[in-house]
Amino acid sequence: MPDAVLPDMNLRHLRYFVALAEELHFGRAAARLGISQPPLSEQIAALEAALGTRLFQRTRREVALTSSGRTLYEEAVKLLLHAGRVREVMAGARAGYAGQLYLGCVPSSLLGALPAILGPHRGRIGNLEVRVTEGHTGGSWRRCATAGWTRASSGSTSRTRRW
Amino acid sequence: MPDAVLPDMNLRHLRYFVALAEELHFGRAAARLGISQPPLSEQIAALEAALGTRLFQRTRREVALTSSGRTLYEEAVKLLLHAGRVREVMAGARAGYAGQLYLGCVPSSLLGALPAILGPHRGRIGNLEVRVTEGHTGGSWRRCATAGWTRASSGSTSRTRRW
DNA sequence: TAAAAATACTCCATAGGTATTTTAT
DNA sequence: ATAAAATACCTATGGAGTATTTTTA
Repeated sequence: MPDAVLPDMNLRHLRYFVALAEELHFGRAAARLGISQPPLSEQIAALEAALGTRLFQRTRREVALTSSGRTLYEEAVKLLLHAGRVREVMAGARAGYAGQLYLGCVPSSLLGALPAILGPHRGRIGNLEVRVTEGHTGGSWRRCATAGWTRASSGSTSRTRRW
Repeated sequence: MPDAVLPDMNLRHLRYFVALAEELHFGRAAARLGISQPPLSEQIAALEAALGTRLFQRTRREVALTSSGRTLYEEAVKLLLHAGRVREVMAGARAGYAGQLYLGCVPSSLLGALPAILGPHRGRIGNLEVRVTEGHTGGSWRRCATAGWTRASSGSTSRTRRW
């Protein structure tokens, strides 16, 4: 995975760009975005500088997309939709989260009883963060690789597991 | 096209998140990103706040992805790759740009001679911005819908056309 | 005790706002 | 003359850095 893929160009740039590309009018696009006109001019200019290409042909009469602008519009719409889907996915990932539940049990239950008890509720437990505490003494880490656990532990530490 | 799809969550957040998800160590991830550790902690916390979900399970011993974190990792990688491709596309859109060329001609040439002359060089002219000036008097707009032009104009104004 | 993440603070870059100027018809 | 974008300037937010504290094995 590349690290610094994007020196510039953020999602805001693209949102602003798409709004302007659709309105073809700085004032209206700014209003639609809930900002004033000057910052929009600046952000568009910044995006053009970042991409090294002119995106709009400005005239008093009208604002028109350049060839590069049309290309970016296609891509920007797709990318923004993609970003929107990521948000939705994450919203779903946290859906149903209602808080934390603390359970006390002997360590051996982690292998047998607990999965047996919670297993049937798999569908209602989307994201279960398990924090295992053995007594309150603080012990050493213990391997617990069976029963669907990646690892388990003792001594007030925790593991994550999707049941 | 939705306007404010992302109140928060920008590409930087995702880059930082991916780095940490792969390193599972704030210090190493920060080094890899070329920043120091505290801002990385803050940005991850900000992202978790923005998404309303815990992405990492922190312990002194190790940093581990939560279930939500694993989900986001898949999506974040895809989105960053997508963003990278957009950049590449735009880099291609401006490739070969070397400056501006001013041509003088009579208006009728726009329909006949100019396309005939420039047509063969289509491959070398990726993005041609045409600014048409009729004399220096300033005239009225004129329709010029043939010969592959979307529109043409007079009076020191301009149109864009990919030849 | 030591290693690692979080916190506190400071600084600077940047996004946004208002007012004004420039531009082109 | 006018409508619209650009520019100037100011403010505030937020990202990054250094130093320090907290945490837990």
